[in-house]
Amino acid sequence: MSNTSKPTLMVIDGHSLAFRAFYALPVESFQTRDGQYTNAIHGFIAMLINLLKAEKPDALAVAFDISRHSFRTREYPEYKGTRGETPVEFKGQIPLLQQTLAAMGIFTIEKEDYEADDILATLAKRGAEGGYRVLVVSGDRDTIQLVNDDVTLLYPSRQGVSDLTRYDAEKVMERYGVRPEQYPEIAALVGETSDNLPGVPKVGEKTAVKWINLYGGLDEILAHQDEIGGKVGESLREHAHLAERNRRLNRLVNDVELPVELDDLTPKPFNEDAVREAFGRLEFRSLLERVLKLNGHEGASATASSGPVAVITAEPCPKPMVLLDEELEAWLARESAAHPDGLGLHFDIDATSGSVVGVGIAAGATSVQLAWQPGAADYAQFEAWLASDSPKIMFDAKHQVQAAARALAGARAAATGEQSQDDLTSEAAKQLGVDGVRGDVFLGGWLLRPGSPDKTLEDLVSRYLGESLPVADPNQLVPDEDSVVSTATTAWFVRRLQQHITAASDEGTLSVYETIEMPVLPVLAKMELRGVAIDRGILSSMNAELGERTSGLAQQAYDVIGHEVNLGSPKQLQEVLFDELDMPKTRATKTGYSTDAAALTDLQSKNPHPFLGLLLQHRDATKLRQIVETLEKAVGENSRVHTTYQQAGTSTGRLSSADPNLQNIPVRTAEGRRIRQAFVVGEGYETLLTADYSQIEMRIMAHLSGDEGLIEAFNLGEDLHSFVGGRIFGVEPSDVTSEMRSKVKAMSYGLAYGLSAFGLSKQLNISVGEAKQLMGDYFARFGAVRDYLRSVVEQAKEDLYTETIFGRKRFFPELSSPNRLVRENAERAALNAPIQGSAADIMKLAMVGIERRFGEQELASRMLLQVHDEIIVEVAPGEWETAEAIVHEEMSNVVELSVPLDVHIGRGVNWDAGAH
DNA sequence: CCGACTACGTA
DNA sequence: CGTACGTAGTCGGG
Repeated sequence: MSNTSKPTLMVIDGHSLAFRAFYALPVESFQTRDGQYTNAIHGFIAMLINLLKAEKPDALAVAFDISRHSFRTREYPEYKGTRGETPVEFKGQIPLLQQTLAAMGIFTIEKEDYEADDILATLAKRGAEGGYRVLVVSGDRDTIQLVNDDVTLLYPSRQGVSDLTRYDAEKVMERYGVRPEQYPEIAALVGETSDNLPGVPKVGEKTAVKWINLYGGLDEILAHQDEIGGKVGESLREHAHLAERNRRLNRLVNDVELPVELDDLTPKPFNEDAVREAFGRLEFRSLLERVLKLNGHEGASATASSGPVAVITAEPCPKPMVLLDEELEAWLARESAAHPDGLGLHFDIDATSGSVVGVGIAAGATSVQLAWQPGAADYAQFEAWLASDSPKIMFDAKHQVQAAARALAGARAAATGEQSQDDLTSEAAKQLGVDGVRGDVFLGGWLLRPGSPDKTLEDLVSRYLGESLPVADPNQLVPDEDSVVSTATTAWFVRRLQQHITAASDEGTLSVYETIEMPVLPVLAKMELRGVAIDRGILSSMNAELGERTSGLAQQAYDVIGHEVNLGSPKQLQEVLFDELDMPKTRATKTGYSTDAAALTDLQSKNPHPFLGLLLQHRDATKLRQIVETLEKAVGENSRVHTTYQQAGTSTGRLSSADPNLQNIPVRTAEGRRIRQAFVVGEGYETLLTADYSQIEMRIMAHLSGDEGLIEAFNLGEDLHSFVGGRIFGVEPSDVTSEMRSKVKAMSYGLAYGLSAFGLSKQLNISVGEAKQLMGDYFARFGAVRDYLRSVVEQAKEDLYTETIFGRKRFFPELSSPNRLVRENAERAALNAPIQGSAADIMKLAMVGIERRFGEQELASRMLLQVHDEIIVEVAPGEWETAEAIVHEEMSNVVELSVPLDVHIGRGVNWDAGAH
């Protein structure tokens, strides 16, 4: 540039660039927890930061359109009329962008009756006159006309917004073949589809350029229109008025009255707290770092701040060191002291064997890589650090800790003699050998967005750091040393993630993270390693028996209909039922008609047929057999099964259980309970203890609603459903019939799920009127419950999240959905979340307390399973009284509610017997 | 081999 | 038209 000594004025078309960014970035990757889309804002701000760094403007403004209406639409109402509805995902991003710019101290300008382009034209003219070098940033081609010796256009490429092409007069000439001020004449002749400005038919860019260069300009072309021959000439003469109108409309107004002077547009250092707040709300963590640097922050010199989002400076990824013995010990001590929030720790685990291959530890600017050999003298200091309370940050810590614990147990066993793999597992459960795990970014990320698809470390790095995990070059068969992605690098990312995740967490989320999820993590790790003992004999005899029964039932069913059919195929069953047997149609499903148990039972009453009964019995038997078989396959050599608790498996805060799922073992039927009889006390232990919270969700509802009737019911310790039934039906609790009681019970349980009168009527097989009556009677006596449930939904609609008693949040962006079905589903989920979630919090806290007390008292008894409101403990000989007292105390005293937490404890040599 | 769908077990 | 899960089977696509 010839005029680099001049100050720079930068003027930006906010709307057009935000819109470009919207289409350049995948919208689904940029959504805040409460559902706000931010891709346009993100793209715009990223581009802006690049521009500010590269151009360092002395004056800066961003112009916006106020609406679609301007003086142009008054002259030509169809102007821009072909533009469709703004995508819903884009709506709302412009106001947020404007707020963000305001926080950054950047001037935004809009003017009634004018478009942003006119503001740009005005500022460009004033800037050029005022001795500025002007940079116009716009995605609208109309701004090409502004380019001259003093004005350069930065125009986004087709790919996105971060890549801007610089158009000076020369470049315009080169690209379009005309001088910049003549570009609108091309556009006038050719037309602009996106503005709904049809041009002269048959005239394209080539013809327009040719004419302009031949005659000198649009006016001259029109003056000589009679000289132009052929169809094109005819077309021009016929449509010359269009070109004239287009030229009027695409001429930018450069003397708009604006409420600013160029001097006002000087960028000032912005208020960092405001920027942190704005970026925090948008969840722009990596952009925040970049924007703060614009304010004079450089790297580690960033000052600590009391703002809502801490300044986290990106340190360069350190090259791992290899340290051993005392050197390692000194490094661990020094770095742990320097980083009281913890060091990043990551184990490289071989996927097939599950054994630890290597270890990485990361501090701020240094990291260490170890080829760990547990038990070897070189690693004694490292192992001492692992076992200590010195803080550690991990990803998927439960899995990591278990692998390390097995490795450590293996080393201990090698020192004392050979042991089997199963013994190692049980040995690892006794002593994990890894303590002080203060953060697990997998859990931290989940708490911020329960139910989000973020599952991998890569997901988290992308979301919270805006970066990618480095991967080794797959084309290198023998990777050179530098290209290997070390475990220490992973640990480094984990530690940085923890900082970003805790910074993004509100107080309640942080408290759940630190006081519930992190403490329960090692408890779950041990429960999984312990496993539960299984009596294989019971399972195998059940399997054999059920096998015979299923084949017998299947044969009978075939005989009835005269041919074989796959009884497990709803599709084939539909043919039999509705075509061959011509039965009345049942509830419609996506693929036909339902053949589920409810539909079949209903069919049986309307249209009795032996096939139906046989099919239902067959279903029951095969389902049971499935469960038995799955369980049998999961039993290890030590006759124990080890489930995996998904600690981040639900949206509400509950655990889920998988491989195998031990939270859905049958209990309702006698036949099903036989499976529970196979869950037995293990060798060396005396009995199983089962402890469950009775009606915990109802109690939480009573507490949260403050309903005096319900509170009284629980405080009196009476049978809840009889008490409630007595109130509703106006009789003594003792006079409540079993029919009344079951109705009340269904109603009470349904409440926390957002049950409707329709749903209640269906469940109880009563009319909707009766159900309404029942609900009315219920709420007449327990009105505070209804008020509470309503207020939860109301509050959730306001905040777009709900919260448990302990501060666990769940977001419900769908609450503002225009789709009624979607919205109402979200309303019911929102109503349920604080209740189900609080119960989950309470149970987790109880488990932490029990584990701690068992440890303090050095009991051999131990928790094995958790089924939401129930835990199963394996009690060692002679420890029943102590164990029972501890479990009861810890579960009862987790939290003081306005109603007691009633805990029921059972004892038995198997899970079924223990429940009585 | 994977995803959609149906069905069904638990709290 | 009642919340929260996991598993297993079939079936149609690849």
